[in-house]
Amino acid sequence: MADARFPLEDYFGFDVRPYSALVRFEAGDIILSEGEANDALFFLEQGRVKVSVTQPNGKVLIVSFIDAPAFLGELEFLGARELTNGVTAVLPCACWRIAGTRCRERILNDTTFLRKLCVMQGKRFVQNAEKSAQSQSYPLKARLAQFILQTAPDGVYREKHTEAAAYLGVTYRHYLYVLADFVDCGILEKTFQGYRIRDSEGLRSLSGMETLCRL
Amino acid sequence: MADARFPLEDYFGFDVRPYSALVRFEAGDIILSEGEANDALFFLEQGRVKVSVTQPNGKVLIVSFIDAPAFLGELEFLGARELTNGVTAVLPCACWRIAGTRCRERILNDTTFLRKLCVMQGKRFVQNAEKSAQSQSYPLKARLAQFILQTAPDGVYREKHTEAAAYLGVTYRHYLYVLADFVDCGILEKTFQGYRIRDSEGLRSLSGMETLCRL
DNA sequence: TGATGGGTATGAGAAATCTCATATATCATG
DNA sequence: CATGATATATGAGATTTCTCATACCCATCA
Repeated sequence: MADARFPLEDYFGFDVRPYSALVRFEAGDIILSEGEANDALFFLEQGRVKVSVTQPNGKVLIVSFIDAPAFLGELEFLGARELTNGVTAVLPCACWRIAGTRCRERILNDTTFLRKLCVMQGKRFVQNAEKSAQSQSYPLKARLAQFILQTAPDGVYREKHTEAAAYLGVTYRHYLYVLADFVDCGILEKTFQGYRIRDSEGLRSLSGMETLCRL
Repeated sequence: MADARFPLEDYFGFDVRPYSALVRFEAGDIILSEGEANDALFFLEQGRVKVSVTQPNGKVLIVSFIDAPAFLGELEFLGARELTNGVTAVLPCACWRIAGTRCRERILNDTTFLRKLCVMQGKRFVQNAEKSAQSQSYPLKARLAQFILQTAPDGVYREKHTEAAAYLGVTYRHYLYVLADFVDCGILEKTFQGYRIRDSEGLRSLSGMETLCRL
């Protein structure tokens, strides 16, 4: 798997290898703690992360999921924001940490990097807008099925129900109702450490709304 | 109103005045026709625009609304996309058109511009994500009230019902049902050329969900 | 002139979702 | 150990939203 090509090569106009360190995370690991002052730039080469933020009232809110390849912490690096959101690995992640102290100026003047970042952010925006627009029209049954597949790659769903319900934009009550449906259908099985996926095929078809699992 | 400062000054590292032309649009005017190959970069200095796209099935879909100040057509300009979406003025707009043919290279290597754009796109993304996340939890009555205020600054609501319903993520049927409610409440009045707003205060309070207008 | 299709409009019943109430379990903390 | 805060869990009834069915109006087009 060790490429001859350096994976960051395409994203910068100069050699960032001297300033970069590869960090690996397992699913569930915390990549960035919320509220830290962060001066490094991260590049997610492989994996998927979850971004979350704590609201004034203390509730934790899931903001979005981001798939590789993507930059993380770019707004802070550009000086457009002070504190980072919380970032957690959902899948095993390979992540490059580029220290800001030693090449910040150079990066901020690297047109290759800046153009790449503009394009990636623009596409992320368009993609996200389209996705959230279309997803809002599906009933929770479909959205939850998709959410479970996305957040439980190892076959066990462990998200906090309160946070998941808030992210999906529905009541906690209703969320639990649909989740219980999945258990009754035999799609999920409740265990001591989470909900085990027994029928991922069923989840997939539900998330596409082809078949129904009428109780 | 004629400033001494050139409004694009802060967004570029060189003088773009020679390449820029100010264009004004009235509410309803088409700024960019969909599907055109576009090589210019636009900067929206004042106003609000609506972005829409035609789907494969022929239906027109409202993608998003964008408020000044913002760049338009930046993805095409960066070469990340071929064809533009349709862009229509919602409010009277002041828009700078920067011809690509004569300074494209220079702009693509202007770190001031690129950094500005990265920051603006990043913020747009975060803002949009937060907004769509929270708005999805309000019932249509609130979202429609907000939508009407946003799209009918002159006091007359003229959006196509099919498109509006799709944008708001609800059925056409339900959309009409709630719209009829507003008319019954005396908030809107149906005229030959659209729905006239009779009680914008009522719309505002509905969009914030303070008061209810029980039928 | 008679189709045909899209936007508009309305009704009735079903399904999805919310609100409110209540109960248990868990966990940190004094 | 007691206490309060938070997550989990379930029930019942109200409200929102969807599906399906049916019209009407007004273009365009053969």
